[in-house]
Amino acid sequence: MSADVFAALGEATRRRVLELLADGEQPAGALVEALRAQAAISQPAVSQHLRVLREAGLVTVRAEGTRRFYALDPAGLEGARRWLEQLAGAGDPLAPFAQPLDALATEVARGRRGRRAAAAEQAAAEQAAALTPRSGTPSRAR
Amino acid sequence: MSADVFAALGEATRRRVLELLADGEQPAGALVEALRAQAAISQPAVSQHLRVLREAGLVTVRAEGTRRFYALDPAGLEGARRWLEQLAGAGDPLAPFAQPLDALATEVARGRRGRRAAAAEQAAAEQAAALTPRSGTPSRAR
DNA sequence: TCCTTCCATAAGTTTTCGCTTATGGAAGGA
DNA sequence: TCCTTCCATAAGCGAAAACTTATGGAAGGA
Repeated sequence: MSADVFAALGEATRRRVLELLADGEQPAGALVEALRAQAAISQPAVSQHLRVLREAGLVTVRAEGTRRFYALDPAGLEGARRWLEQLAGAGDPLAPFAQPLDALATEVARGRRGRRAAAAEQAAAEQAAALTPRSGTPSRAR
Repeated sequence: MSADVFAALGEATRRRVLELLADGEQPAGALVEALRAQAAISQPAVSQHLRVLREAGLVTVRAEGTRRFYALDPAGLEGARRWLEQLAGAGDPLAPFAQPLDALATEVARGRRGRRAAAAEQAAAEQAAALTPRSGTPSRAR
């Protein structure tokens, strides 16, 4: 489970859905209406986007009667946030000092270059195939 | 300038390039080699990915002799980070307390629902067409 | 039970995207 | 000057993705 998070975020309409869900959970129908306020789109199209977001672990669904309530899934967002965070600060020489102190200790001992590699490894291990489909498969991603 | 950041991040190979650049700036050729260590890919393919990353504001280029050195662009990453941050915590009732204190004051005065809408507006205004191509164009995004 | 509402899935089409090979320009060394 | 290296762009192709219309199932009210 948990398909490619960033691929899901790569589409503008899906990001708009997430923004709408930031106001709290909403039934699928309400999302369709809200999206239609900005551009013409069919109900199945929205439903398909919701499926992608679901499979990426970015939203959760809850059935209530005939309606399906969608909500943001913090867990899914967290994965993307961490990957980004790991990358950020690479151009910023002061970045290491923004870390927790215990991490800083090993940082100093190891040197910057080493830390970067380790961070990449850790991230790859933690998030596994979720973010980089490549890890595990020696073949081409697409 | 600055095309869709998340669309650029949506591709696994491009994310891998960014990870490689986290170790510091590198000439295009080195990136090609590094990518080839994991999967077969042509030089033009990499060049095209680099172009996308460039146009998204995620990397910068610097020419030196016959080589072109690529590096992460913190500004581009920052945009993505902020969008994600704005979304995160929507399911988390304690999120408002993680804010700076002055922001917290208006938060309490306004109530959660109001803040969310305001935050969305602010983000939309700041990042403009960079993240959501939709803002500004009343027509379909695709 | 029948009808309506809500939403997912199926099928088919068009557009986008990532890749390839081919080519050329720019910089530097012999 | 000529040759080589480095890399971007052009053109074309196949696969994937996003959209459409059509359809059906599940839940609830009359």
